[in-house]
Amino acid sequence: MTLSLFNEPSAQEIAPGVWWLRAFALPTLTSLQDGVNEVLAAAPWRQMQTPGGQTMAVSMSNCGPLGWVSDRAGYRYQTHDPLTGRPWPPMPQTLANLACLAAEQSGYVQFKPDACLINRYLPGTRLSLHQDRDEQDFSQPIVSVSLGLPAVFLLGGMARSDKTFRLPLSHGDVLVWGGPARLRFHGVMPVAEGDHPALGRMRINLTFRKAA
DNA sequence: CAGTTCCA
DNA sequence: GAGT
Repeated sequence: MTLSLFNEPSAQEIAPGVWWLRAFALPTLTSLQDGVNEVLAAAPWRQMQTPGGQTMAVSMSNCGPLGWVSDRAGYRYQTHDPLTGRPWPPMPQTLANLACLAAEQSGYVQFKPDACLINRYLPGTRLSLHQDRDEQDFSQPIVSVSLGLPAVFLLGGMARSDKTFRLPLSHGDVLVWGGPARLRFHGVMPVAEGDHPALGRMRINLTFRKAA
């Protein structure tokens, strides 16, 4: 018999191409955390600069063959960590498996992420509305895993000025968007103060992409 | 170009 | 809502 990673048949399509899997990762959270800590030991948190020279509020790291970076030269994926000069640490199997399963539950078969961006939100931290458009193949979805403190996710439309929907994301929630939703604007409201049993005063988000 | 920003 |  197969042990299921899912608590419930919880995948819900909340908009065309957007799937919200609530508490999806709960049974595997400790192994996810182990994987994240392993990555952070090799590629520590850092705050990147926007091309305009602003310091981003979110602290970031990456794992997998490619990592997302931003600096004065622009946004891009690269094989090496600019902080250490080394390749990004490998993507722990538990992370890759979870992303693949979440994508499959959402109807996106054979999702093989080559990049996992790890974002840390301390209380007060936000992420402005943006599109994920630095990947080469927009036919592949985005898989986003929420850990720790809850946050309000903003799901916008294809234009920055479009009305946004607010989704309350909790520890273990996974959001998958692709197809007609692949280029929708999205962001995160400032994270409220709190103390999560597993992660303390922080929210961690794992974003899996097929970048190349 | 760039705003994953800041400010009116 | 901005800028080239």
